[in-house]
Amino acid sequence: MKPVIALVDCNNFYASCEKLFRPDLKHKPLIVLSNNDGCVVARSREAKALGIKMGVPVFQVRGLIREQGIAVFSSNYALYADMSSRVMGVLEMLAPEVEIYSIDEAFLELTGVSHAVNLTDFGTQVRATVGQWTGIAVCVGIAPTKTLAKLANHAAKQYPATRGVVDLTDPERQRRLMALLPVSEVWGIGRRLTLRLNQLGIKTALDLAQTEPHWIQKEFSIVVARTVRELNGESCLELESVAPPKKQIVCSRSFGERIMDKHAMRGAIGQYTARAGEKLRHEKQVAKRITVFIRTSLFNAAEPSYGNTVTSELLRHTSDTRDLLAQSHRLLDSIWRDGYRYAKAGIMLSDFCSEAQGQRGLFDGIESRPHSPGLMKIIDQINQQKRGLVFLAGQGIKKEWSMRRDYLSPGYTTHWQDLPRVI
DNA sequence: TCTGGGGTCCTAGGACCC
DNA sequence: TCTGGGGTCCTAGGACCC
Repeated sequence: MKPVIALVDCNNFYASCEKLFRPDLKHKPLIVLSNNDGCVVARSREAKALGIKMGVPVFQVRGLIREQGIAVFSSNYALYADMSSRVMGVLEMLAPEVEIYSIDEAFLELTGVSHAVNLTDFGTQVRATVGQWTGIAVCVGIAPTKTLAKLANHAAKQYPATRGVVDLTDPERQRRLMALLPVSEVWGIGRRLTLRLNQLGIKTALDLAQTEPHWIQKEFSIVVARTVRELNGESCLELESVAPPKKQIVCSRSFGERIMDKHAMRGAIGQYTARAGEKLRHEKQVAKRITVFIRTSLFNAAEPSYGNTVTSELLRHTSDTRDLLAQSHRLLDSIWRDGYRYAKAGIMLSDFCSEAQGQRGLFDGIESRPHSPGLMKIIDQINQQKRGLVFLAGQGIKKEWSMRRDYLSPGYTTHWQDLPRVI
């Protein structure tokens, strides 16, 4: 049976979520900013038409925002995560197998489905159902491999005549589309690879598809060779409906205001450490390595710059915030330098194993903290209801460095007091 | 003045061993 | 005086993704 995969991708996801609860902005240009209100990370159709580019620093488009009356929102992650799980829930009802690929995209397994229904009709049905049940518009690309499904989805987004659904199972249709698309539109081909491929005369997706995979592997890597095979309809990337366990957890932020005081930095590092520990316990894993980094701004050449990263092994695998916090503060002490205006800091946990293996303390004989799992569980339970309600003293109390979110919308779907009102 | 955050995979090169 | 080569493991860094 020939494999068939669909890629369902939400249109301008963050911007669409904001518009859902602001019908007054329905046809208005709207943008969503990154954490700390730094860059533009999502744009409504109207904002794209005004020439606002993805990733542009917001201060560079202040003028345009004012002139055009563009609505601006800070990232409201609670809202997007909740809307995402609603969309994914609908998809899971419609397809036998679903891989949630990112907050706004999922691959659906459709192998065999094509015998029962017309694939374009199926895509249209997915679009209509998600739209009706969640209010979010999606596009659907259907093809024999993930890479081709990505291209099909791109076409569905780009060409309105497709009505948001492209069935790219026909090889001749694949060739016609690939001949139109620059190689940079292919999934897995980023800026650097585009440059090198172009130098070799490979300009379109079709040019890439027509290269020799062995030669590509020699010149580039096995990753690009796989992409070539996928473009030719040979499936190399499996659908992963069960998420594999994480291998690292990162928690990092830019500061709302520069940090110069070590005590404030200890608070920030403490905060990120606690959050990382919470994520780790949620994964039911324990970590052995911890990394701390701090740095000044990357963009201000005028002021003295400094950045440093340090990694160390914990005495044993752990997910106890107290262990993680003690170590991250020691690491901070080792790289902290007075006299700089720090812009960003973060911590990373890695070298994981499952809780069950870690807690036996196989190799060291060092006693774990008393009451560790019970205490952490209670802290997590309380904080699940309201983040940051209970915390360790090492996480700091004053949050003068916390990120800027000047344009935050209400938690419409996640907080009772923020429920939208109809007047 | 103001430029995000969180991931994955692969490769090259060094350390170490026999 | 002569000073190999292959294998494995680990890490840092690059490239990509959303």
